[in-house]
Amino acid sequence: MTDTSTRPASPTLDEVAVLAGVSRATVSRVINDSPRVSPEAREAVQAAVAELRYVPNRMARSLVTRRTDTIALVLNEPNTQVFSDPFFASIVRGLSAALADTDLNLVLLTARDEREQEKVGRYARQGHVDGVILMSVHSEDPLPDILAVAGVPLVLCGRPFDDREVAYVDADNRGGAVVATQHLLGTGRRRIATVTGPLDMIAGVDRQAGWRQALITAGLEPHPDLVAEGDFTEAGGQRAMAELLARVPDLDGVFVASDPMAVGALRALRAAGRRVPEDVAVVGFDDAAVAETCDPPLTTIAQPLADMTPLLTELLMRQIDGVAGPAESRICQTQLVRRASA
Amino acid sequence: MTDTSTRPASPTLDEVAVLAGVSRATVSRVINDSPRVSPEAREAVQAAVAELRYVPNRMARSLVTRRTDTIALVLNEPNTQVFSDPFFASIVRGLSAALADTDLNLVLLTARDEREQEKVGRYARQGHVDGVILMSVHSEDPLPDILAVAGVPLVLCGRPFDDREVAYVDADNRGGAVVATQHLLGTGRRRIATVTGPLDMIAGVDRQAGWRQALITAGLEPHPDLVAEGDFTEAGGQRAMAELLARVPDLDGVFVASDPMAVGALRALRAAGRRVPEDVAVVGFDDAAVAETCDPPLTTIAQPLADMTPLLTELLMRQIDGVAGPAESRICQTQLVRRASA
DNA sequence: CACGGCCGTGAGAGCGTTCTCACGCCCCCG
DNA sequence: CGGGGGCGTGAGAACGCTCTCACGGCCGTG
Repeated sequence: MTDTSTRPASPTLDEVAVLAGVSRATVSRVINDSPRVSPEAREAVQAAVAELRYVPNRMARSLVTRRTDTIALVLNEPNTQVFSDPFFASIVRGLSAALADTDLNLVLLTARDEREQEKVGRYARQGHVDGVILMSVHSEDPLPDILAVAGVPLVLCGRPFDDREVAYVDADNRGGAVVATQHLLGTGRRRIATVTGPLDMIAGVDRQAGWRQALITAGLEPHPDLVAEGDFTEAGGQRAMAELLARVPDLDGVFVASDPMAVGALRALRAAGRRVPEDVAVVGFDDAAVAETCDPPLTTIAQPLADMTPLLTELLMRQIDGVAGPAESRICQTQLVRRASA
Repeated sequence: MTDTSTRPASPTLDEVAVLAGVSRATVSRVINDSPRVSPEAREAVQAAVAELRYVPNRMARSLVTRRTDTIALVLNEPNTQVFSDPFFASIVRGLSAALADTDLNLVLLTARDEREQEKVGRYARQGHVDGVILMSVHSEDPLPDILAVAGVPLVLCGRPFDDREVAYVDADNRGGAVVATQHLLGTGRRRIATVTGPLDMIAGVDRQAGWRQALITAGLEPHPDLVAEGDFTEAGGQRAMAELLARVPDLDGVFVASDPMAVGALRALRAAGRRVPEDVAVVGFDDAAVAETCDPPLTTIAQPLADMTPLLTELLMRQIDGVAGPAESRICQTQLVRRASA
């Protein structure tokens, strides 16, 4: 066996124990903050750890504890555009903030096609992570099943399509859309269109359903001409808005199912010479940073991110610790944020 | 000890061996595709693996092989805006494509502040990953040193500030910027400004240096008034461009150090009533998707992503396998892509 | 017909942790 | 002054895998 590697062999618990003049068990106790260690022993061990720059080998530890102290956020999207969605960035930020004070690690995994999804599934099943938070679940997504069968703790970020037995956290997309549309109705608008999200995502479906419900309740018809499907991107929103304007020139309000799309819609409206909110009132969804800075500032539905990310980790941890029912889920309330666009 | 967990205990090599009627060693050989197994034994093992849904425990394997078959892409950025940078998305996409055919896994880690950087450093040192690809290195970044000291294989995506002993892969930012600026000069422009990237990132510095060099070579003065610092975001580009227009109303060309910023710059120019390219010619950098779709389509410098991502993994793998010098690095050539904006 | 070599296999020793016991020691209480 | 109960400690067995080594059996060669 030739040692071609230049990497220094890392010190082991044994070496620390020898240097500190104690047993392996005592070193382990110090490392794991057990109270049952005498101050002298503790000090000796800490000195030895510092001197050897000892870092515990996680593989060895995980082998016996069956814990990796790592959870994965899986981003399940064919197009990498999702990276640019501020909602996604917020979730990542919120999650790592929620884990900052713990000794849990967060890793991001992306899966663009079925092959990569299987790779991710394998990664999780092999025991690299204690649990998975899965984002952006399209309708035919195989990953939840793969993970469920393997018994990997799983929480979805977003309600699943079928009401399957799986934990999830989501905003009240439908309720939020109802409020958004009612707000447009409240400003006297009657020709209210919607730019939806992708309709193979539940957030897209639910927000459209809310718009529909609000119109029907108000005695208006949610005519198919009033609906254009977007893809949660700015460009998609712009395109969809242009479509709507072509189809329904006299529309006076629009509920756009995400803020980036709403920014695109604002651009399409400006290009078409419509004033916002005078001619067309616009309400978005997300309360992304851009909603404040765009022109005019966007009236929008705030997602309760501050609630959602801690819930996500909490529900997952409860599963990991084995104290949760299989499908404990939560819906978080949204809130209307009034700005200039409606 | 109460077993509160509902997770089924996963089968072990031993159980597979018993079911297949062979020894643990033989099962291991089948799992690892060793040729030294008789067809009958192989078949029996494969059947047993399928029946038990056996998945090897990576922790146990890693403990002896000292390999995790996982590499980390570390994103080292205080602001989460980077997620929205198409260059970052391209790197992620390229990297996972480069690893798709291998049994290597790619995980993303983010580090927003020093605390999170230390957490990432710990994660890597503890042996969770075989190596690290580090993106977005600001000037005072402690992570490279942490990893170097720990002996974790490391390749930077982007040239480091000081020419320290560390492997990296980068585009020829300076050369690309020279070509971009020369292209502007070639169209007869003489008042050529630049919107730079953040100047605590080497890409920002190098691209500005290229602009400077091209001007000097052409006998023009790279006056400080011609420089506005951006942050690689669209909004930043718009702001910086507005600044430049206020400072140098008669400028006739601008080299913008990234395409998202260039899109912002186009918007600022339009807002100021300048026609592109008639009044002001614009050259971007990156050849992001948006460069094709914006109005007018952007002349830009293409980063050789198709070269860079495989190189990144190759250099890292060589270090992991212990066959690479400590600081084998590469600079990849860029290319001018001519569209309508200049 | 005998012998060396190769091939498939299994036994067993680690890999670096944690965790359960059991064992002295000291202290407190009766 | 004796006995019980912590409390700090160490020995040693796992955890699930890989890998070296040795061992039969078969073949081919002399």
